[in-house]
Amino acid sequence: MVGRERNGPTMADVAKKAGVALGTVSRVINGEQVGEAYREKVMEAIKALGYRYNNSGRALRTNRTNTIALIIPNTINPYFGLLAHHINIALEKRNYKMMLCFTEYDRDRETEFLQMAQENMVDGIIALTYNPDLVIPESIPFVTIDRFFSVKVPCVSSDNYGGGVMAARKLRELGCTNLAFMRTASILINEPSKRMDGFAAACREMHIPYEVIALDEKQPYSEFESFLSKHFKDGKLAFDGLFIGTDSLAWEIIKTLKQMGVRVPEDVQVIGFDGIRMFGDQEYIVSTIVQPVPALARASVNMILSDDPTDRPSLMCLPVTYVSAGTTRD
Amino acid sequence: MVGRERNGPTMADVAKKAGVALGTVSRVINGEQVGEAYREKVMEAIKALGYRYNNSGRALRTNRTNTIALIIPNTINPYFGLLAHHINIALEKRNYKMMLCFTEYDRDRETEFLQMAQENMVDGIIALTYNPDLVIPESIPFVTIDRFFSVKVPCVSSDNYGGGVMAARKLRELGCTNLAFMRTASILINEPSKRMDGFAAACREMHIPYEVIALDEKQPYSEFESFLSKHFKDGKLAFDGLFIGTDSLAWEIIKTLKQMGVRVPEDVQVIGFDGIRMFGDQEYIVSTIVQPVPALARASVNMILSDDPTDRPSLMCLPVTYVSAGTTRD
DNA sequence: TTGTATGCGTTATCAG
DNA sequence: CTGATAACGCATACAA
Repeated sequence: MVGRERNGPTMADVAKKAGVALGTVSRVINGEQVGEAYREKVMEAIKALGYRYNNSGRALRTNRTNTIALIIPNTINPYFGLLAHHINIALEKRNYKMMLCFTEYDRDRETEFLQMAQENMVDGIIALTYNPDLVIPESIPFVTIDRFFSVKVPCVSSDNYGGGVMAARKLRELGCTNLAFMRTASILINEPSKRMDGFAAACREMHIPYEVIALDEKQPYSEFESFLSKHFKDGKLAFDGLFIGTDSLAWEIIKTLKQMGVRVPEDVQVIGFDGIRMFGDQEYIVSTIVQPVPALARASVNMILSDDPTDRPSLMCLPVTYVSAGTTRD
Repeated sequence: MVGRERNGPTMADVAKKAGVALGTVSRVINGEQVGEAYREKVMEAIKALGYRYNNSGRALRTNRTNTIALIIPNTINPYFGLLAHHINIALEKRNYKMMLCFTEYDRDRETEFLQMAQENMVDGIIALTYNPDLVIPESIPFVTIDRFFSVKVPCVSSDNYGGGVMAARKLRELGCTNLAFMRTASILINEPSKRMDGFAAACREMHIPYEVIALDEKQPYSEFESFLSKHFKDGKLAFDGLFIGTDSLAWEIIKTLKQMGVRVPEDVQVIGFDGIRMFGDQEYIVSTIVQPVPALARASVNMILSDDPTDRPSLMCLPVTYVSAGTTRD
């Protein structure tokens, strides 16, 4: 069912019909200076023939495809879905198309996609990846999200550190005196790990005691349960405030707390990170630090499309916001 | 920052370096029959030069891009995110790339994308759209999801009718004696509207009374509230079972019911449609009829890539399943 | 089996 | 301002 024989009229046909030169047709189509009489003749011929522009020819000639590749784990996780959406919108505003590659956290796939993107002459690559060994192609504009590679590879990210500080201060402000931070993460140096750093720094600054549990990818969720029950005595949890690495994990932790008989937010207040909403646009799921996804998307797109090297900082952090949604007492 | 001058080595360079003809290089790369000695020389030259394949040339020559366009409202709604993901995976298995277009339900954008997809010589279009006036291009393989255009345009869909029947029977089986169906929808003839048809038919068959409220896009949510309070007397809802067009709406309705003091599932059991999970992979949000998204994705992809016209039925309905998740008493 | 040569549709250079 | 013409990188028909 794949159509391989769509031979519509070409610019040459239009030129012949209009009685002008091929180059003139090209100029009309690209909006360059052309005498009005010529322009009209060409437009008429285009309509008469039902001419349709063919990008393959242009791509071959110019080495530009007006396409950016987005490499992302999936669009099932709502955060990634949101990000993909806003990046697509931002690209489209600048007249670029998006080629989407889902890695499913598979390292081989990531390198494969990089290869493929280059074969397809994309004009740039935006990647959110967790592969530590990924070799970034030098020959093609590259922007990463949330992940540091080297100072030569621009990275766009939320202000994760600032978000961590914000969470600690907010919990303090809401009366908490004994905090904990919980997360799962890879061992990679990436931006999200700064959530913890900011949180810890703020706790120290405010002289609030805090504990940290950070699981790596291989440890099971039950480690969190052990952690919580270790700090659970006489029907009471040792913490009155939790800052959790992602909304998704926060949601799971809250389920566990409920099973333990710990009430949220009465006994313990919980703040997550990301800003996930129910069905993408309904209410927030937990009180959380919201990532500025549309701004992240715009920033990555501006960066990858800019010709100006000063638009290529090694790291750009965008401000987060706090939102209350039932798991805190505000 | 957009790279327009990446002039790497071409097949001609490889040929010269290997001391063979250009055509031979092409044949090696495309895996055609080539003498072993030649193949080795070519492979060596490719490595030595760091040659990278350029798809623009091939696209121009063959009119094939190995790219399929997916037109979809967004990836914020979790159902669409899931669908996009599985379609991408299915395409990738067949060595196809995906160009993604988000319509945001905007009709002008839909027609624009159709135009753009053709300019970019995509090999086919898979579309989930709500535009009644959309003109399907004849010259390019086209498959729709959930939406009937004409018998000439193949449509892939869940068995919405069967799902409606299934919901009614399940509610009956769970002891309900007074049902209602609620949804919002466009006036379009589309597959999801058959959810209601199946539900109503099953109710009649079982001689169960049922009410229906179907809002169009312009009516506010408050119409649902009025409907519910109209059927609410002496602290009791007239219905003991609700079938709701989507999980998303079901979620909202349940919030409203809680505000009214109606308990779910004790006072009224609720079944949604779609099969949305928390964060895409955690628990189901409501008891629901689950759409077979991976199968839908595979079917659309098979259809659009098949050369065999018998793989192009006008409608293909895939079986749904029921899952219980706390809003029913099973 | 391998080499040669042509053309896909476009842009861009250069003359007029 | 417009016309003619040469690439761009590749696949393929045809010749050897």
